[in-house]
Amino acid sequence: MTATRTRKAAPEAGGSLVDTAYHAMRRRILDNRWAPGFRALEQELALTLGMSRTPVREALIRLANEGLVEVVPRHGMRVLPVSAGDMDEIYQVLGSLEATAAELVAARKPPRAELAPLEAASKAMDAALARDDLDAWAEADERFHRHLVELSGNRLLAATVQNFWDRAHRARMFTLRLRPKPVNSTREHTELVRAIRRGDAAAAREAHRAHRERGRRELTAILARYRLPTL
Amino acid sequence: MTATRTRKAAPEAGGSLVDTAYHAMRRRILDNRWAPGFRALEQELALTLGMSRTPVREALIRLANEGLVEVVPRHGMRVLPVSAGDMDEIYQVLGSLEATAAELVAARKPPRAELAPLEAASKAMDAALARDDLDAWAEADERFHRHLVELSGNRLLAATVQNFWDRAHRARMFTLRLRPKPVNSTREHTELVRAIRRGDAAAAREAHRAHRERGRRELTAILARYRLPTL
DNA sequence: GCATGCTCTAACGTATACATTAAAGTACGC
DNA sequence: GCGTACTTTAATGTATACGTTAGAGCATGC
Repeated sequence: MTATRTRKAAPEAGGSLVDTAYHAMRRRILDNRWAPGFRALEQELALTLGMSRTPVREALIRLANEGLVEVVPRHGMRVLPVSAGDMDEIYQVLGSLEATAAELVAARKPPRAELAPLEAASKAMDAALARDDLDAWAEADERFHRHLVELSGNRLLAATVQNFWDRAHRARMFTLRLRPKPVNSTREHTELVRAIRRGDAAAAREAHRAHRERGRRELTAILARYRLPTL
Repeated sequence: MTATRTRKAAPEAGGSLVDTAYHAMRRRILDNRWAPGFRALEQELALTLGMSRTPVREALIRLANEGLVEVVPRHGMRVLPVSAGDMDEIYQVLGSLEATAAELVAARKPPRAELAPLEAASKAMDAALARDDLDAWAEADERFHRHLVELSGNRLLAATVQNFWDRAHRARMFTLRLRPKPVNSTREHTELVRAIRRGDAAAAREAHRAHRERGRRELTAILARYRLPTL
């Protein structure tokens, strides 16, 4: 898992301690090793990461800007929980931007070869589902959506979507096993790809909108059902 | 101008030097006193702002995250120019999110009173246009759009839009006097408000989409006409 | 028992110190 | 005169020092 990124010994450092701290903390948060609500003082973090407070502080600023943590003056940082309401907001934004991305991709009419990653991701989702491997399924699903926004050709849009996707990641993983098997998603993805291939921008937008709308409804239902106010 | 914010002597500081530095630098950039391409070393900035490098660095991280500046290891910070391509990307994202906001507002069917700020802003735009006061017009226009996204009820969306709006601000102000008088904008705004009042979400989305699309085309045309690669 | 005000600790915000290292300048050989 | 390797400089990244102050704990009075 997350294999494509690893390069050397240090998984994804930019050489600087700030980057090391940023990536290390981000990873722990996304992997839920630092659960929502987790608190730690700057000094503790520095100790944990084997550096001084300075780079830790700078990394925390980035994480705070990205909405993953909150820094409260006397209580250190706190991993932000994501409430049901937050998820709703995130899904609205994601839905809007990804639908636009789908539209843009279709309008660009990219050559078949460029769409290969999308098709590969779709296939991987199918295969994972057949094996009942939900983690692999989720990984492939994320890959599909990441490629989609990247194919839009709008780097700003892609980066923005990625950020919001990160915020929703934990909640998605958590509810992965609570919701009905995602048998529809694959079909919807296929449909979306078909619309893109036809160069039918409106259909692509609509396909994505419907896809996300269903996803949002399912998630909301689960959050309500299990009374999960925050994740 | 920017009257509502001022509170004490320091216009908009949060008490901390980091906040002071952040707001001071952001203001200079948005006001174009630090033009695109402007460079400065951390030490110079610290001197200018009357503080040490530490708070300056932390403020710079925020500004860099927001896409207003770039920090190059040996050459200090640099105010990022916005290329025509960047503007295109920004407008695509803004268009997507604001259209969604319009749709959300309409779907909420808010009471008349809540729409008052929108109508007031529209009126102010008309009045400014009648006086040929383009700055006041632009200010009212920004107010209209800000209120619109705030009325969506989605705080995340509102914050995101505001950020992108900031990035585009300079270019908008620059082209303000190069483009035809914005006589259509007001009419389009009015139409949008009408759709919202009717609670017609689809019409609201479409009205906004058309509005933005025209704006994007006009801007692109100007950038091409005057060969303005960056702003 | 509970509220109020005081003391004291320690976390933070900021300043400063310092080692590292990229970049500019310089001398040298050809 | 031109390219190359060395020296020097200075901007940064990081660590550390330090004053300030929020907040916890405690004593006191009701």
